[in-house]
Amino acid sequence: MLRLPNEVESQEARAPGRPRSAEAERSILTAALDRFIQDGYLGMSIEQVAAQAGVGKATIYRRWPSKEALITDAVGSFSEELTVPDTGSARGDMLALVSQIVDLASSSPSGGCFARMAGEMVSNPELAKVYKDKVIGHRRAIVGHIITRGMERGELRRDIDVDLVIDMLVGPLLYRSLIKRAAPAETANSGAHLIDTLLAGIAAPLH
Amino acid sequence: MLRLPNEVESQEARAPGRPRSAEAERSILTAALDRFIQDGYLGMSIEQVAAQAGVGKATIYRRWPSKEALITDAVGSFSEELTVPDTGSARGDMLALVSQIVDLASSSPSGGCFARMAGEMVSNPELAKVYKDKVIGHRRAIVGHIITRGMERGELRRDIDVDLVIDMLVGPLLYRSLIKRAAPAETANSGAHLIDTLLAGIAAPLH
DNA sequence: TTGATACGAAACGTATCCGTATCTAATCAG
DNA sequence: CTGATTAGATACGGATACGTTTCGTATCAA
Repeated sequence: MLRLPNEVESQEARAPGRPRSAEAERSILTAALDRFIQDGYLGMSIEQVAAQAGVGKATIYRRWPSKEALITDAVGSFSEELTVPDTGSARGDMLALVSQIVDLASSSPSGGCFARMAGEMVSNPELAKVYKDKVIGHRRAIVGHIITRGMERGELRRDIDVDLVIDMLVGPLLYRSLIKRAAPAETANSGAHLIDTLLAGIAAPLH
Repeated sequence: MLRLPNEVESQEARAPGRPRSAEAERSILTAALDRFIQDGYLGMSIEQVAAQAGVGKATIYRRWPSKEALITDAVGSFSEELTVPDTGSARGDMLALVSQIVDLASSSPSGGCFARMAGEMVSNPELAKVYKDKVIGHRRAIVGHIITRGMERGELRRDIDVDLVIDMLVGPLLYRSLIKRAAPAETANSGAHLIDTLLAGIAAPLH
Protein backbone atom coordinates (compact mmCIF):
# COMPACT_ATOMS: atom_id res chain seq x y z
CA MET A 1 0.00 0.00 0.00
CA LEU A 2 1.18 3.41 -0.89
CA ARG A 3 2.06 5.85 1.76
CA LEU A 4 -0.83 8.26 2.18
CA PRO A 5 -0.48 12.01 2.54
CA ASN A 6 -1.08 13.39 5.98
CA GLU A 7 -4.65 12.67 7.16
CA VAL A 8 -5.90 12.60 3.59
CA GLU A 9 -6.79 9.22 2.20
CA SER A 10 -9.48 9.80 -0.36
CA GLN A 11 -7.46 12.31 -2.38
CA GLU A 12 -5.05 11.09 -4.96
CA ALA A 13 -1.38 11.75 -4.81
CA ARG A 14 -0.60 15.25 -5.95
CA ALA A 15 0.99 15.79 -9.27
CA PRO A 16 4.49 17.17 -9.10
CA GLY A 17 5.20 20.71 -10.04
CA ARG A 18 3.24 23.86 -9.51
CA PRO A 19 -0.47 23.16 -8.96
CA ARG A 20 -3.14 24.94 -10.97
CA SER A 21 -4.61 28.02 -9.44
CA ALA A 22 -8.20 27.54 -8.30
CA GLU A 23 -8.66 31.28 -8.22
CA ALA A 24 -7.68 31.57 -11.87
CA GLU A 25 -10.31 29.01 -12.74
CA ARG A 26 -13.05 30.91 -10.95
CA SER A 27 -12.10 34.24 -12.46
CA ILE A 28 -12.00 32.69 -15.93
CA LEU A 29 -15.51 31.26 -15.59
CA THR A 30 -16.84 34.52 -14.21
CA ALA A 31 -15.27 36.58 -16.96
CA ALA A 32 -16.40 34.14 -19.64
CA LEU A 33 -20.01 34.30 -18.50
CA ASP A 34 -19.87 38.07 -18.32
CA ARG A 35 -18.44 38.49 -21.80
CA PHE A 36 -20.88 35.92 -23.16
CA ILE A 37 -23.88 37.78 -21.83
CA GLN A 38 -22.48 41.09 -22.98
CA ASP A 39 -21.36 40.23 -26.49
CA GLY A 40 -22.71 36.75 -27.28
CA TYR A 41 -20.81 33.65 -28.29
CA LEU A 42 -19.39 35.03 -31.51
CA GLY A 43 -18.98 38.58 -30.25
CA MET A 44 -16.82 37.62 -27.30
CA SER A 45 -13.20 36.54 -27.65
CA ILE A 46 -10.94 34.36 -25.59
CA GLU A 47 -8.41 37.15 -25.38
CA GLN A 48 -11.02 39.44 -23.87
CA VAL A 49 -11.89 36.77 -21.34
CA ALA A 50 -8.23 36.29 -20.47
CA ALA A 51 -7.68 40.03 -20.06
CA GLN A 52 -10.77 40.48 -17.92
CA ALA A 53 -9.87 37.48 -15.78
CA GLY A 54 -6.28 38.67 -15.46
CA VAL A 55 -4.81 35.46 -16.84
CA GLY A 56 -2.95 34.43 -19.93
CA LYS A 57 -4.67 32.80 -22.85
CA ALA A 58 -2.66 29.62 -22.39
CA THR A 59 -4.05 29.27 -18.88
CA ILE A 60 -7.52 29.04 -20.38
CA TYR A 61 -6.57 26.48 -23.03
CA ARG A 62 -4.77 24.43 -20.41
CA ARG A 63 -8.17 23.85 -18.77
CA TRP A 64 -10.68 23.87 -21.63
CA PRO A 65 -10.02 22.45 -25.08
CA SER A 66 -12.07 25.00 -26.97
CA LYS A 67 -14.13 28.13 -26.74
CA GLU A 68 -17.32 26.14 -26.91
CA ALA A 69 -16.33 23.92 -23.99
CA LEU A 70 -15.49 26.98 -21.91
CA ILE A 71 -18.83 28.65 -22.53
CA THR A 72 -20.76 25.47 -21.89
CA ASP A 73 -18.99 25.15 -18.55
CA ALA A 74 -19.49 28.81 -17.73
CA VAL A 75 -23.24 28.67 -18.37
CA GLY A 76 -23.49 25.41 -16.46
CA SER A 77 -21.64 26.85 -13.48
CA PHE A 78 -24.05 29.75 -13.34
CA SER A 79 -26.37 29.06 -10.44
CA GLU A 80 -29.04 31.30 -9.07
CA GLU A 81 -29.42 31.54 -5.34
CA LEU A 82 -33.20 31.38 -5.35
CA THR A 83 -34.96 30.03 -2.31
CA VAL A 84 -38.53 28.82 -1.96
CA PRO A 85 -40.39 31.53 -0.05
CA ASP A 86 -42.84 30.50 2.65
CA THR A 87 -44.99 33.44 3.68
CA GLY A 88 -48.14 31.46 4.47
CA SER A 89 -50.11 32.31 1.36
CA ALA A 90 -49.71 31.64 -2.34
CA ARG A 91 -50.01 35.32 -3.13
CA GLY A 92 -47.36 36.21 -0.59
CA ASP A 93 -45.06 33.51 -1.88
CA MET A 94 -45.43 34.76 -5.44
CA LEU A 95 -44.73 38.33 -4.39
CA ALA A 96 -41.68 37.25 -2.44
CA LEU A 97 -40.37 35.25 -5.37
CA VAL A 98 -40.82 38.15 -7.77
CA SER A 99 -38.98 40.33 -5.30
CA GLN A 100 -36.15 37.82 -5.18
CA ILE A 101 -35.92 37.68 -8.94
CA VAL A 102 -35.90 41.46 -9.22
CA ASP A 103 -33.15 41.76 -6.64
CA LEU A 104 -31.13 39.08 -8.35
CA ALA A 105 -31.52 40.68 -11.76
CA SER A 106 -30.14 43.97 -10.50
CA SER A 107 -27.20 42.47 -8.64
CA SER A 108 -26.13 39.67 -10.97
CA PRO A 109 -26.04 39.12 -14.72
CA SER A 110 -28.96 36.68 -14.60
CA GLY A 111 -31.41 39.09 -16.20
CA GLY A 112 -29.43 39.77 -19.33
CA CYS A 113 -28.47 36.13 -19.42
CA PHE A 114 -31.91 35.05 -20.49
CA ALA A 115 -32.11 37.55 -23.32
CA ARG A 116 -28.74 36.45 -24.60
CA MET A 117 -29.56 32.77 -24.21
CA ALA A 118 -32.82 33.14 -26.13
CA GLY A 119 -30.88 34.07 -29.22
CA GLU A 120 -27.97 31.70 -28.74
CA MET A 121 -30.20 28.69 -28.15
CA VAL A 122 -31.40 28.96 -31.75
CA SER A 123 -27.97 27.99 -33.05
CA ASN A 124 -26.50 26.01 -30.16
CA PRO A 125 -28.61 23.06 -28.99
CA GLU A 126 -26.07 21.85 -26.45
CA LEU A 127 -25.94 25.22 -24.76
CA ALA A 128 -29.73 25.27 -24.80
CA LYS A 129 -29.85 21.95 -22.98
CA VAL A 130 -27.41 23.04 -20.30
CA TYR A 131 -29.24 26.29 -19.68
CA LYS A 132 -32.66 24.68 -19.58
CA ASP A 133 -31.55 21.98 -17.18
CA LYS A 134 -29.51 24.16 -14.88
CA VAL A 135 -31.35 27.49 -14.75
CA ILE A 136 -34.82 27.19 -16.23
CA GLY A 137 -35.53 23.87 -14.57
CA HIS A 138 -34.49 25.18 -11.17
CA ARG A 139 -36.60 28.29 -11.52
CA ARG A 140 -39.67 26.42 -12.71
CA ALA A 141 -39.38 23.94 -9.86
CA ILE A 142 -39.59 26.75 -7.32
CA VAL A 143 -42.63 28.33 -8.94
CA GLY A 144 -44.27 24.94 -9.27
CA HIS A 145 -43.72 24.29 -5.60
CA ILE A 146 -45.42 27.54 -4.66
CA ILE A 147 -48.41 26.81 -6.88
CA THR A 148 -48.82 23.24 -5.72
CA ARG A 149 -48.73 24.33 -2.11
CA GLY A 150 -51.39 26.95 -2.84
CA MET A 151 -53.60 24.29 -4.39
CA GLU A 152 -53.18 22.02 -1.39
CA ARG A 153 -54.08 24.87 0.93
CA GLY A 154 -57.24 25.53 -1.07
CA GLU A 155 -56.16 29.00 -2.17
CA LEU A 156 -55.90 28.05 -5.82
CA ARG A 157 -58.31 26.11 -7.96
CA ARG A 158 -57.51 22.41 -8.18
CA ASP A 159 -58.25 22.09 -11.87
CA ILE A 160 -55.51 24.43 -13.06
CA ASP A 161 -52.56 23.24 -15.09
CA VAL A 162 -49.49 23.92 -12.96
CA ASP A 163 -47.19 24.05 -15.96
CA LEU A 164 -49.41 26.58 -17.65
CA VAL A 165 -49.64 28.77 -14.58
CA ILE A 166 -45.86 28.77 -14.31
CA ASP A 167 -45.71 30.11 -17.85
CA MET A 168 -48.35 32.70 -17.04
CA LEU A 169 -46.36 33.94 -14.08
CA VAL A 170 -42.86 33.83 -15.53
CA GLY A 171 -43.70 34.58 -19.16
CA PRO A 172 -44.95 38.14 -18.73
CA LEU A 173 -42.07 39.02 -16.43
CA LEU A 174 -39.51 37.80 -18.93
CA TYR A 175 -41.36 39.36 -21.80
CA ARG A 176 -41.24 42.72 -20.07
CA SER A 177 -37.57 42.44 -19.27
CA LEU A 178 -36.82 41.46 -22.87
CA ILE A 179 -38.85 44.12 -24.63
CA LYS A 180 -38.65 47.03 -22.29
CA ARG A 181 -35.68 47.83 -20.19
CA ALA A 182 -37.85 48.32 -17.16
CA ALA A 183 -36.39 49.63 -13.94
CA PRO A 184 -36.34 47.10 -11.08
CA ALA A 185 -38.81 49.03 -8.96
CA GLU A 186 -41.25 49.25 -11.82
CA THR A 187 -40.91 45.56 -12.46
CA ALA A 188 -41.70 44.75 -8.85
CA ASN A 189 -44.76 46.98 -8.94
CA SER A 190 -46.11 45.49 -12.12
CA GLY A 191 -45.30 42.08 -10.70
CA ALA A 192 -47.80 42.60 -7.90
CA HIS A 193 -50.35 43.79 -10.41
CA LEU A 194 -49.67 40.74 -12.54
CA ILE A 195 -50.15 38.34 -9.65
CA ASP A 196 -53.46 39.89 -8.62
CA THR A 197 -54.78 39.83 -12.17
CA LEU A 198 -53.68 36.25 -12.61
CA LEU A 199 -55.45 35.28 -9.41
CA ALA A 200 -58.68 37.12 -10.17
CA GLY A 201 -58.94 36.71 -13.94
CA ILE A 202 -60.08 39.35 -16.37
CA ALA A 203 -63.59 38.20 -17.24
CA ALA A 204 -66.38 40.48 -16.06
CA PRO A 205 -68.57 38.99 -13.32
CA LEU A 206 -71.91 37.72 -14.56
CA HIS A 207 -74.36 40.59 -13.96
CA MET B 1 -31.89 55.38 -45.97
CA LEU B 2 -32.30 53.77 -49.31
CA ARG B 3 -32.56 56.35 -52.03
CA LEU B 4 -32.91 55.62 -55.68
CA PRO B 5 -31.59 58.20 -58.11
CA ASN B 6 -34.00 61.08 -58.69
CA GLU B 7 -36.61 59.52 -56.52
CA VAL B 8 -37.61 62.90 -55.19
CA GLU B 9 -37.99 64.50 -58.58
CA SER B 10 -40.76 63.84 -61.01
CA GLN B 11 -40.97 60.38 -62.48
CA GLU B 12 -39.89 61.77 -65.83
CA ALA B 13 -36.37 62.60 -64.73
CA ARG B 14 -34.07 59.61 -64.71
CA ALA B 15 -30.45 59.14 -64.12
CA PRO B 16 -28.51 58.07 -67.13
CA GLY B 17 -27.20 54.57 -67.45
CA ARG B 18 -28.64 51.26 -66.35
CA PRO B 19 -31.14 51.63 -63.51
CA ARG B 20 -30.83 49.61 -60.36
CA SER B 21 -32.75 46.37 -60.22
CA ALA B 22 -35.70 46.50 -57.86
CA GLU B 23 -35.81 42.72 -57.80
CA ALA B 24 -32.21 42.52 -56.63
CA GLU B 25 -33.09 44.85 -53.79
CA ARG B 26 -35.98 42.69 -52.63
CA SER B 27 -34.01 39.48 -52.84
CA ILE B 28 -31.16 41.06 -50.88
CA LEU B 29 -33.45 42.18 -48.06
CA THR B 30 -35.16 38.81 -47.94
CA ALA B 31 -31.89 36.91 -47.87
CA ALA B 32 -30.41 39.27 -45.28
CA LEU B 33 -33.35 38.80 -42.93
CA ASP B 34 -33.22 35.05 -43.38
CA ARG B 35 -29.51 34.79 -42.68
CA PHE B 36 -29.85 37.15 -39.73
CA ILE B 37 -32.53 35.04 -38.10
CA GLN B 38 -30.65 31.86 -38.83
CA ASP B 39 -27.14 32.84 -37.75
CA GLY B 40 -27.38 36.19 -35.98
CA TYR B 41 -25.68 39.45 -36.80
CA LEU B 42 -22.14 38.24 -36.30
CA GLY B 43 -22.76 34.72 -37.54
CA MET B 44 -24.06 35.79 -40.92
CA SER B 45 -21.83 37.16 -43.67
CA ILE B 46 -22.41 39.53 -46.54
CA GLU B 47 -21.04 36.95 -48.94
CA GLN B 48 -23.64 34.45 -47.76
CA VAL B 49 -26.37 37.03 -48.25
CA ALA B 50 -25.09 37.82 -51.74
CA ALA B 51 -24.93 34.14 -52.67
CA GLN B 52 -28.41 33.42 -51.33
CA ALA B 53 -29.84 36.48 -53.06
CA GLY B 54 -28.06 35.60 -56.28
CA VAL B 55 -26.28 38.94 -56.51
CA GLY B 56 -22.73 40.15 -56.28
CA LYS B 57 -21.32 41.62 -53.12
CA ALA B 58 -20.76 44.96 -54.80
CA THR B 59 -24.47 45.18 -55.57
CA ILE B 60 -25.13 45.13 -51.85
CA TYR B 61 -22.52 47.72 -50.99
CA ARG B 62 -23.82 49.94 -53.79
CA ARG B 63 -27.07 50.26 -51.83
CA TRP B 64 -26.09 50.04 -48.19
CA PRO B 65 -22.92 51.51 -46.74
CA SER B 66 -22.36 48.76 -44.19
CA LYS B 67 -23.55 45.47 -42.83
CA GLU B 68 -25.27 47.20 -39.96
CA ALA B 69 -27.26 49.47 -42.27
CA LEU B 70 -28.38 46.49 -44.31
CA ILE B 71 -29.63 44.54 -41.32
CA THR B 72 -31.40 47.55 -39.87
CA ASP B 73 -33.24 48.02 -43.14
CA ALA B 74 -33.99 44.30 -43.45
CA VAL B 75 -35.53 44.12 -39.98
CA GLY B 76 -37.46 47.32 -40.62
CA SER B 77 -38.85 45.98 -43.88
CA PHE B 78 -40.11 42.89 -42.12
CA SER B 79 -43.87 43.30 -41.77
CA GLU B 80 -46.32 40.79 -40.41
CA GLU B 81 -49.64 40.39 -42.15
CA LEU B 82 -51.70 40.26 -38.96
CA THR B 83 -55.31 41.39 -39.11
CA VAL B 84 -57.62 42.32 -36.26
CA PRO B 85 -60.04 39.43 -35.86
CA ASP B 86 -63.71 40.19 -35.25
CA THR B 87 -65.54 37.07 -34.14
CA GLY B 88 -68.07 38.79 -31.89
CA SER B 89 -66.48 37.93 -28.56
CA ALA B 90 -63.22 38.74 -26.84
CA ARG B 91 -62.49 35.08 -26.29
CA GLY B 92 -63.11 34.29 -29.94
CA ASP B 93 -60.93 37.17 -31.05
CA MET B 94 -58.08 36.02 -28.82
CA LEU B 95 -58.33 32.48 -30.12
CA ALA B 96 -58.38 33.71 -33.70
CA LEU B 97 -55.34 35.88 -33.11
CA VAL B 98 -53.40 33.05 -31.54
CA SER B 99 -54.31 30.91 -34.53
CA GLN B 100 -53.04 33.62 -36.86
CA ILE B 101 -49.78 33.89 -35.00
CA VAL B 102 -49.29 30.13 -35.01
CA ASP B 103 -49.93 29.94 -38.75
CA LEU B 104 -47.59 32.83 -39.38
CA ALA B 105 -44.83 31.29 -37.27
CA SER B 106 -44.94 28.08 -39.27
CA SER B 107 -45.02 29.76 -42.67
CA SER B 108 -42.65 32.70 -42.20
CA PRO B 109 -39.50 33.38 -40.21
CA SER B 110 -41.35 35.58 -37.72
CA GLY B 111 -41.23 33.02 -34.93
CA GLY B 112 -37.50 32.55 -34.87
CA CYS B 113 -37.10 36.25 -35.42
CA PHE B 114 -38.14 37.12 -31.89
CA ALA B 115 -35.75 34.66 -30.30
CA ARG B 116 -32.90 36.03 -32.38
CA MET B 117 -33.88 39.62 -31.72
CA ALA B 118 -34.05 39.07 -27.97
CA GLY B 119 -30.34 38.37 -27.93
CA GLU B 120 -29.30 40.92 -30.51
CA MET B 121 -31.19 43.73 -28.81
CA VAL B 122 -28.83 43.47 -25.87
CA SER B 123 -25.92 44.74 -27.96
CA ASN B 124 -27.66 46.76 -30.67
CA PRO B 125 -29.96 49.51 -29.38
CA GLU B 126 -30.77 50.85 -32.84
CA LEU B 127 -31.91 47.45 -34.03
CA ALA B 128 -33.95 47.12 -30.87
CA LYS B 129 -35.73 50.39 -31.58
CA VAL B 130 -36.59 49.43 -35.16
CA TYR B 131 -37.89 46.04 -34.14
CA LYS B 132 -39.94 47.38 -31.26
CA ASP B 133 -41.52 50.10 -33.38
CA LYS B 134 -42.18 48.02 -36.46
CA VAL B 135 -43.08 44.57 -35.17
CA ILE B 136 -43.77 44.64 -31.45
CA GLY B 137 -45.77 47.85 -31.63
CA HIS B 138 -47.94 46.51 -34.43
CA ARG B 139 -48.61 43.29 -32.62
CA ARG B 140 -49.42 44.97 -29.32
CA ALA B 141 -51.80 47.38 -31.02
CA ILE B 142 -53.86 44.48 -32.37
CA VAL B 143 -54.05 42.74 -29.00
CA GLY B 144 -54.88 46.03 -27.33
CA HIS B 145 -57.71 46.58 -29.77
CA ILE B 146 -59.20 43.21 -28.99
CA ILE B 147 -59.03 43.80 -25.26
CA THR B 148 -60.47 47.30 -25.41
CA ARG B 149 -63.38 46.09 -27.50
CA GLY B 150 -64.03 43.32 -25.00
CA MET B 151 -64.13 45.89 -22.20
CA GLU B 152 -66.56 48.07 -24.12
CA ARG B 153 -68.80 45.09 -24.74
CA GLY B 154 -68.81 44.29 -21.04
CA GLU B 155 -67.08 40.95 -21.46
CA LEU B 156 -63.98 42.03 -19.63
CA ARG B 157 -63.61 43.87 -16.37
CA ARG B 158 -63.25 47.62 -16.78
CA ASP B 159 -60.57 48.02 -14.12
CA ILE B 160 -57.93 45.92 -15.84
CA ASP B 161 -54.70 47.36 -17.15
CA VAL B 162 -54.75 46.84 -20.92
CA ASP B 163 -50.99 46.96 -21.18
CA LEU B 164 -50.61 44.35 -18.48
CA VAL B 165 -53.16 42.03 -20.07
CA ILE B 166 -51.31 42.27 -23.36
CA ASP B 167 -48.20 41.08 -21.58
CA MET B 168 -50.15 38.29 -19.91
CA LEU B 169 -51.44 37.07 -23.24
CA VAL B 170 -48.32 37.46 -25.37
CA GLY B 171 -45.71 36.79 -22.70
CA PRO B 172 -46.51 33.14 -21.99
CA LEU B 173 -46.81 32.36 -25.70
CA LEU B 174 -43.42 33.85 -26.44
CA TYR B 175 -41.91 32.27 -23.37
CA ARG B 176 -43.08 28.84 -24.54
CA SER B 177 -41.77 29.35 -28.03
CA LEU B 178 -38.41 30.50 -26.68
CA ILE B 179 -37.84 27.77 -24.12
CA LYS B 180 -39.51 24.80 -25.67
CA ARG B 181 -39.57 24.10 -29.34
CA ALA B 182 -43.27 23.41 -29.23
CA ALA B 183 -45.08 22.11 -32.27
CA PRO B 184 -47.59 24.56 -33.79
CA ALA B 185 -50.60 22.39 -32.96
CA GLU B 186 -49.53 22.11 -29.37
CA THR B 187 -49.04 25.84 -29.15
CA ALA B 188 -52.55 26.46 -30.45
CA ASN B 189 -53.98 24.04 -27.93
CA SER B 190 -52.15 25.51 -24.98
CA GLY B 191 -53.14 28.92 -26.31
CA ALA B 192 -56.80 28.14 -25.79
CA HIS B 193 -56.02 26.87 -22.31
CA LEU B 194 -54.07 30.03 -21.60
CA ILE B 195 -56.92 32.28 -22.71
CA ASP B 196 -59.47 30.48 -20.57
CA THR B 197 -57.24 30.57 -17.52
CA LEU B 198 -56.52 34.23 -18.06
CA LEU B 199 -60.22 34.98 -18.31
CA ALA B 200 -61.22 32.95 -15.26
CA GLY B 201 -58.26 33.48 -12.95
CA ILE B 202 -56.69 30.85 -10.76
CA ALA B 203 -57.97 31.79 -7.32
CA ALA B 204 -60.31 29.29 -5.72
CA PRO B 205 -63.91 30.55 -5.36
CA LEU B 206 -64.80 31.66 -1.84
CA HIS B 207 -66.60 28.66 -0.35
C1' DT C 1 -24.01 53.99 -81.86
C1' DT C 2 -22.38 56.17 -77.71
C1' DG C 3 -21.96 57.29 -73.02
C1' DA C 4 -23.17 56.31 -68.44
C1' DT C 5 -24.37 53.28 -65.07
C1' DA C 6 -25.49 48.66 -62.87
C1' DC C 7 -24.56 43.91 -62.99
C1' DG C 8 -22.05 39.34 -61.20
C1' DA C 9 -17.61 37.51 -60.28
C1' DA C 10 -13.41 37.65 -58.24
C1' DA C 11 -9.17 39.44 -56.28
C1' DC C 12 -7.37 42.31 -52.76
C1' DG C 13 -5.97 44.66 -48.20
C1' DT C 14 -6.87 44.94 -43.50
C1' DA C 15 -8.38 43.24 -39.35
C1' DT C 16 -9.83 39.86 -36.08
C1' DC C 17 -9.87 35.58 -33.80
C1' DC C 18 -9.01 30.62 -32.64
C1' DG C 19 -5.80 27.55 -31.10
C1' DT C 20 -0.72 26.42 -30.67
C1' DA C 21 3.99 27.21 -29.49
C1' DT C 22 7.59 29.50 -27.00
C1' DC C 23 9.67 32.38 -23.55
C1' DT C 24 10.88 33.53 -18.64
C1' DA C 25 9.37 33.72 -13.87
C1' DA C 26 6.98 31.54 -10.02
C1' DT C 27 5.48 27.63 -7.15
C1' DC C 28 5.23 23.18 -5.49
C1' DA C 29 7.49 18.14 -3.69
C1' DG C 30 11.41 15.67 -2.37
C1' DC D 1 18.83 22.81 -4.43
C1' DT D 2 16.60 20.10 -8.31
C1' DG D 3 13.02 18.81 -11.25
C1' DA D 4 8.43 19.33 -12.81
C1' DT D 5 4.63 22.04 -13.73
C1' DT D 6 1.89 26.37 -14.02
C1' DA D 7 1.87 31.19 -14.45
C1' DG D 8 1.40 35.37 -17.78
C1' DA D 9 3.00 37.33 -22.07
C1' DT D 10 3.57 37.15 -26.80
C1' DA D 11 4.33 35.62 -31.51
C1' DC D 12 2.56 32.72 -35.03
C1' DG D 13 -0.29 30.17 -38.67
C1' DG D 14 -4.59 29.46 -40.60
C1' DA D 15 -9.08 30.89 -41.38
C1' DT D 16 -12.72 34.11 -41.89
C1' DA D 17 -15.04 38.41 -42.94
C1' DC D 18 -15.68 43.38 -43.99
C1' DG D 19 -15.40 46.64 -47.38
C1' DT D 20 -12.93 48.18 -51.80
C1' DT D 21 -11.53 47.70 -56.31
C1' DT D 22 -11.22 45.85 -60.89
C1' DC D 23 -13.02 43.53 -64.96
C1' DG D 24 -15.86 42.34 -68.63
C1' DT D 25 -20.85 42.34 -69.64
C1' DA D 26 -25.62 44.07 -69.71
C1' DT D 27 -29.04 47.73 -69.81
C1' DC D 28 -30.80 52.13 -70.18
C1' DA D 29 -31.34 57.24 -72.60
C1' DA D 30 -30.08 60.25 -76.25
